[in-house]
Amino acid sequence: MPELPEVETVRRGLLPALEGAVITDVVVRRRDMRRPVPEDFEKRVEGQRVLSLSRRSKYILVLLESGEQIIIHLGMSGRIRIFEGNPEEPDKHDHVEFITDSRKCIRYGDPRRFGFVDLVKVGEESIYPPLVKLGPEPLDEAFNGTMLFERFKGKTTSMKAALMDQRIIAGLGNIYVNEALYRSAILPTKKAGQLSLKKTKILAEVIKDVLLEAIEAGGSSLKDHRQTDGELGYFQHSFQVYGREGEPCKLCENNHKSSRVKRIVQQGRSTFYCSSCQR
DNA sequence: CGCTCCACCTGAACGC
DNA sequence: TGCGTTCAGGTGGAGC
Repeated sequence: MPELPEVETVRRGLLPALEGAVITDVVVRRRDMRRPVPEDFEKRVEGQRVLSLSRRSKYILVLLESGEQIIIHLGMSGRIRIFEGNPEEPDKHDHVEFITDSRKCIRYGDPRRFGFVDLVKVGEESIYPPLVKLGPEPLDEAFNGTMLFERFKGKTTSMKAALMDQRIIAGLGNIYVNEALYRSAILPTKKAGQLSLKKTKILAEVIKDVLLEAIEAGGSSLKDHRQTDGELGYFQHSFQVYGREGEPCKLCENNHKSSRVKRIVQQGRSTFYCSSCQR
């Protein structure tokens, strides 16, 4: 499912159920995810109070009183749902479950198992492989066009690949890269190292705008993404190019040029864009 | 080192 | 109905 806005939506959904709660029981039904659930996961989590929930890129971090953090990644198809009291039977892809002292049941499911649930000690984020090379958070105060321009310097790869590269900027995925490039009028095939500072500054602001709007909308629901209460996000209705191959470009329409949205494949992923508006 | 490709895994949608 | 193919919101290791 998830890029930054979907993960942030899930984090916010978890807050009322988890923050301050004690995790009384943990059930692990499958351990063989992208990274295996640690053998002693249950022992290290049961009885722990949750102090806070944070997010780094597409990872959710659940801080425990013990000084360890549960790290949750949703991969492509992961989801988390919260039930009250005795929930319905788990389905075959519900792999990890947390029960709290206020009788909440938090269920992590991931059909493709590209995601994972792991534990990391506070302070060891800097040596924890999935987090080590992550670039800046686009919604941080410090993130801006000048910073992004520096990170693009010397890159011969495409804008599309550069924005998908989590080491350059963290949290974006295929949807939001497509949408941000369209709104910035930047061609996805343009070489990242050749983008002007002026355009990079526009891009940085557009990225913030798109992510904030998407979070406001509860993320984008295509197949798997649900908010933790089961509700759909609705940012997919705001897509301008993603999944719109062949439809008229909304900017062109106004200029009476009416180009259509094109689809190409870059790095094995679909790119949607308007060859007239994006340069 | 920088970059591209491909595998990882399951299910849904589509064509025949 | 069934079967084969293609595609999917991510990541990171192999290979050039």
